[in-house]
Amino acid sequence: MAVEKTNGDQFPTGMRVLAVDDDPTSLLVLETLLRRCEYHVTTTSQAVMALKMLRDNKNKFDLVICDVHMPDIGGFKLLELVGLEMDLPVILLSGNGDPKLVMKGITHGACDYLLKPVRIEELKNIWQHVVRRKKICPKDRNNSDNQDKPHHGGGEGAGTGNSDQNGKLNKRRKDQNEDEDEERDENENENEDQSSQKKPRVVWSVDLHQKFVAAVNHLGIDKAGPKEILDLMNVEKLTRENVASHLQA
DNA sequence: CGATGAATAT
DNA sequence: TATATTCATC
Repeated sequence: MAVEKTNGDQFPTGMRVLAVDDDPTSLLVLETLLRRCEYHVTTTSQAVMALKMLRDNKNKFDLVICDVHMPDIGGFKLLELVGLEMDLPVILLSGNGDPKLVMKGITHGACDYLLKPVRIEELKNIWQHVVRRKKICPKDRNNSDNQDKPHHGGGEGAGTGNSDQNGKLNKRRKDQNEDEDEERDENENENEDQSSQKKPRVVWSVDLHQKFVAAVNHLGIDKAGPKEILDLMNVEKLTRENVASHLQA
């Protein structure tokens, strides 16, 4: 009697995935989809918790999938730390397909960048990242590369960007410029800051806003201009344009 | 030439 | 969304 077993050696089944999303609904949806793929799913709504779990049992997960926007620590920070401390594939999620964000995610080491709403078809493929990561490391096999990208026929028109980090990417542009130094090099900054925000954006705290209002009132609503407001506020590092900008809001 | 406010970009 | 930056005008 031939008892056909459902592929006992199929790896993806039971793959341990850690899903992180601050939005409970999204998280639930994600969890459901992942479970349908027969993965072993663990969920958290906080990135810090995810980090803790990952640090606690370094070998208990095969892959991390997390949202980019999160209150405690940004998805990028989590991605960075995970990539640094442990060697796990990380998949990023976000609601908008802003190419800049996608680019940032990929260059920061994400294995993939999925857009919400995530389709189960996409999740069915993510195990490939785990396999690749594991196989590349042990041996340096320079055999034929597997670069097939199965497209499942759905019939929908919307396309999703997919990228893969393989080996090292290095791009350096050498440009001989004339005597004109106006070169700005993008600098990666690693900071234990709450989101990956390294540009001291002026934050209009309540206090600052009060000063602003006070200054405007002092001058008279219709007579107040950015320059005088700025002067009356006497706040260092605050530019007239900051005030002007705030004036619009 | 610089301040200003609106439009536009990130 | 909030704030920055650019732009046309005064």
